[in-house]
Amino acid sequence: MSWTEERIATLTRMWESGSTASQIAEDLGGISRNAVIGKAHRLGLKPRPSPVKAGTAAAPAPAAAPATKPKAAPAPPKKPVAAAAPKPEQAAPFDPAPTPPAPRPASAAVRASAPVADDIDAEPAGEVADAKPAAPAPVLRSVGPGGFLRQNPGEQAPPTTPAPPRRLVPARPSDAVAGKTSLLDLNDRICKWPIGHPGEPDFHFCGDKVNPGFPYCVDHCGHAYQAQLPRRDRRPPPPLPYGGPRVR
DNA sequence: CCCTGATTCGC
DNA sequence: GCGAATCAGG
Repeated sequence: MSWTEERIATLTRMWESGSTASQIAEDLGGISRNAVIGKAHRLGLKPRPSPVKAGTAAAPAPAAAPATKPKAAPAPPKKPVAAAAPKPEQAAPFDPAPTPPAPRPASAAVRASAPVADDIDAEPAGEVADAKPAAPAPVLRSVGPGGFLRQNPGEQAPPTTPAPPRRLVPARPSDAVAGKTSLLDLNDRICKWPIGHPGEPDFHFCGDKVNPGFPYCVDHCGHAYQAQLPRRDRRPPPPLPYGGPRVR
């Protein structure tokens, strides 16, 4: 398998939309999770929360150095590696200070010999405060059953705004729901397709005669059950459930 | 154990 | 450039 234009595009899209490396690897097929991660890093698209050490620089140098086994028993946990290949990059001391605009710790020694007008050389700091320009472009969405707006491919899950504090009051049958099929009216013989959204005054269920063997009427079964296309033929990968059930 | 992403390094 | 091996953490 090679990284074709399309496969890279898929990788980039899924990676930036929050899919895990495993999911991406499985979706692309014929490739390992490590390959996905490695490619993602090489492409430069890395800014994703790592499960390992959120604040620290992930796996420090001593972590991945199995080549030179620290056979010396109680070696102090310092930097037992530096003996073999003195890389200037790895020699950088641990710096807890927040340094956002530093893609690479290239060479810290350079700055030491340039004290001239260093103070006036204010950092552009463009990347840090570089907020989004807030594009007011209208977003086209498809509407799903019940009227919810479907998430577009590549979109992150919208931020969930916490429900405002509300006072609990005794449930009162709404006039809007009079004559409609309510939750209590459901049984095995009537369609359970929801109309509207729970909590809305007119929320109810379809209530038609059920399609025998299904929880919905014939009409709504057409919405609920659709032919499963081969993975190859599905255009927008999955709708990115984002937190949804993992198929395994 | 499972999972995650990060990193290194031989190819 | 690629990705297996390995790591650290949840």
